[in-house]
Amino acid sequence: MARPSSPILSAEKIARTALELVDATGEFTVGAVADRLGVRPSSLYNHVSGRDDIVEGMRALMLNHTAVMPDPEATWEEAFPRFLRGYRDAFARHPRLIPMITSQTVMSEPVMRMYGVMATILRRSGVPDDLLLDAITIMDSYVLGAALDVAAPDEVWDSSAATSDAMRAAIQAAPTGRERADRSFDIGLRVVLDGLRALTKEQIS
Amino acid sequence: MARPSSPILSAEKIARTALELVDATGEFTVGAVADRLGVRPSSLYNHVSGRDDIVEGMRALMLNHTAVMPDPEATWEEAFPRFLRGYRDAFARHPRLIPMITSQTVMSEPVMRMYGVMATILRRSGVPDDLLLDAITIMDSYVLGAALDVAAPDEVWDSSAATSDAMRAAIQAAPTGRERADRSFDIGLRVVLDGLRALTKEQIS
DNA sequence: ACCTGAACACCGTTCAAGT
DNA sequence: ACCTGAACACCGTTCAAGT
Repeated sequence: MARPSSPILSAEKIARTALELVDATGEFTVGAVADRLGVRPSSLYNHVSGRDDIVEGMRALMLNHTAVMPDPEATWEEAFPRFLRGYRDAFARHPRLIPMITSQTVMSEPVMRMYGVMATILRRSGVPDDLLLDAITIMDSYVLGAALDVAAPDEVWDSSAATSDAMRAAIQAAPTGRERADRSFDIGLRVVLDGLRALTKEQIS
Repeated sequence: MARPSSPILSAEKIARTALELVDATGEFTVGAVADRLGVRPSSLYNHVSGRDDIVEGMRALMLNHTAVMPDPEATWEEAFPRFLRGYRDAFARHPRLIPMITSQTVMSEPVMRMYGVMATILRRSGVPDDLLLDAITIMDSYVLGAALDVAAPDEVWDSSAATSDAMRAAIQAAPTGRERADRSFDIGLRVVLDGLRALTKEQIS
């Protein structure tokens, strides 16, 4: 057949197919993506520069999936809880993808814009300049770590694996699966945000 | 030569060599490890079951490198700051390894023991049972996320990439490289621990 | 028990050929 | 411009052979 009358591939279609594979199996190969698209592996190279480019495509897809950008006009209290939850949920929707995208930190334009807005809100809320980057880093670290936690298999928190009475009690008192991860994330998010708030006031007074 | 009079390989030696490669280059192949050991790739299979097993070996190596276990008899305030710092530092010593070990969460025996001790300390400090697993998860998430932050290249925090005045100010006021990551981690750790402390008292009263 | 060498299936990528 | 098919270097793994 050679060249079709209208293109059957696109960078986005490739990324979407790869993401389906990652969601379903936890991995992807160029060949498997091609198969799923009914095409030869070499065909993909007309649209993406290689495997890493496909990973970047999946990252973009995941970030676009939610409107993760905080409102630059909003106050701290309005903006961050909602925004950080959305950010984490975007990750959590594709848990198996997370390990793939943490290997290469990327300063893609949307991500840099997101950091810029975060800095603006924090500064307007009275966070001193020399704490701005710390606050952003801390939020980012927590969200990313929590996203990885979503991918953790439930057996880690199985009471038969517990190594102390306290741990057994902890597991028995907690919900399981996604509910456990969601609940812990929300509590931790409040802890982090309240703590940063308090730290800021401390610095100012 | 065939079989040598005394073995020239061992699972640990293989893991150590692989870790050297990861530290230096950010990746490793079975062949590269064999080369570095002056041996054929197939020889490694006498000591490890495969590539994944080598990754597990590196994880164990990293965790053993520091005495990360908290003292079960210590109070919250004595135990956690030191212990969590050590835990994070163990990760941070091999930043390029972190993405490799986050893909498969493992409930290795030392890790489960660590969680057990954490639960014991938290419970003795008055954390109610239904908050124990949350507290552990939150600490774990933050430490892991912060460890990934160490691996982030410095250019992410380059002021030329800033997208707002506040972000530019943030970057200019902050230290760079490892110093930046260390500083943010310490501040965030205090935030998380103080916040969990406050939450606990809230629950009790 | 432990290293070797040959052999395998698989994977990512390139590129000239075809429309 | 875009898909194909052949070809490549590389990678992880197996296994019979050798000591």
